[in-house]
Amino acid sequence: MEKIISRYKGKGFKLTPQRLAILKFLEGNTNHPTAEDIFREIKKKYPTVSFATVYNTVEALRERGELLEITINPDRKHFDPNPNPHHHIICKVCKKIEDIFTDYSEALKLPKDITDEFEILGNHVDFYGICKNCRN
Amino acid sequence: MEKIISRYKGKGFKLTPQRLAILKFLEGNTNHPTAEDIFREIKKKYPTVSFATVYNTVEALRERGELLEITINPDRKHFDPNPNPHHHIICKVCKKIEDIFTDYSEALKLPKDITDEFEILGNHVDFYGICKNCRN
DNA sequence: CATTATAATAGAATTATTCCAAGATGAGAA
DNA sequence: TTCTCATCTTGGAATAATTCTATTATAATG
Ligand SMILES: [Mn+2]
Ligand SMILES: [Mn+2]
Ligand SMILES: [Zn+2]
Ligand SMILES: [Zn+2]
Repeated sequence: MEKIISRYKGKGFKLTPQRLAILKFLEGNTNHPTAEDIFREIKKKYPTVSFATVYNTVEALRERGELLEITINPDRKHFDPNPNPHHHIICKVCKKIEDIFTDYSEALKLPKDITDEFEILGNHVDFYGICKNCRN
Repeated sequence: MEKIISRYKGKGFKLTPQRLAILKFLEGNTNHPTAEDIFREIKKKYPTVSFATVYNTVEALRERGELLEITINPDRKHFDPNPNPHHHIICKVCKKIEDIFTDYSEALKLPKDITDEFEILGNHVDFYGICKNCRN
């Protein structure tokens, strides 16, 4: 918790109680929560919190490279407090998202016509599957 | 055009004029249009067409494996009439999406803990970059 | 041509996300 | 410690994307 605070102190990032609750919820969270997941959790302690605060905070974190926006689920955005490059697999049935930490960067080379046109900034692999639970 | 018709005839897929216009617009289209792109185009010829028809049609095509839903852009869905496995790169500025036909399947192996839990159905690589146009 | 299952339509509903104006407050300065 | 102000929070409205529903229309089939 002090770790969290010291990471944001004096970086032009105002630490409010709501934000601390969001940071605490995200810290080490590998569930890839949606805005609603975050909202529901923070509401327990701060019943008046608004969606705007949730979106404002994740956007502030994203801008600072502290959080990723995950697009693997066509229905809604998920957020990932682990900003290190990694990949994901989603269960097509229950939409659970899990991390894949394999490094594919060596293999993910692009053809010349693409590298000629694009300055490459990054990549992300989406895997699709059905989890054990959902196969029953 | 006859090709399109024969592909859907007698497959429980009713070929209406609006659907034919959508199919014709999608045929060979590599622009990854959004629902609105499709709507706007079909409206030219069928001014009364509704968004529901566009969504119904792309959903019917998706169910039949004739079309892919692309999630690379967090803002909106894009559709791809090329259902063959391939990948995409998006320009972070103008959101243009281009195809990547490199086959990475050999390299995209998953760790055992994942293959133990998930039955794998497929994968897709998102590349992010900035296109030539947007660098000026 | 008649029947029928399926599609098209308008518009409302839903859902996700963003915007806005007003009041509140954390953080650094004094 | 208190003051000041930039930044944040909030509710609610606005926007945008997508889905749903009831009604009407029509493509496919025989
Ligand atoms: Mn992750
Ligand atoms: Mn494509
Ligand atoms: Zn599942
Ligand atoms: Zn561009």
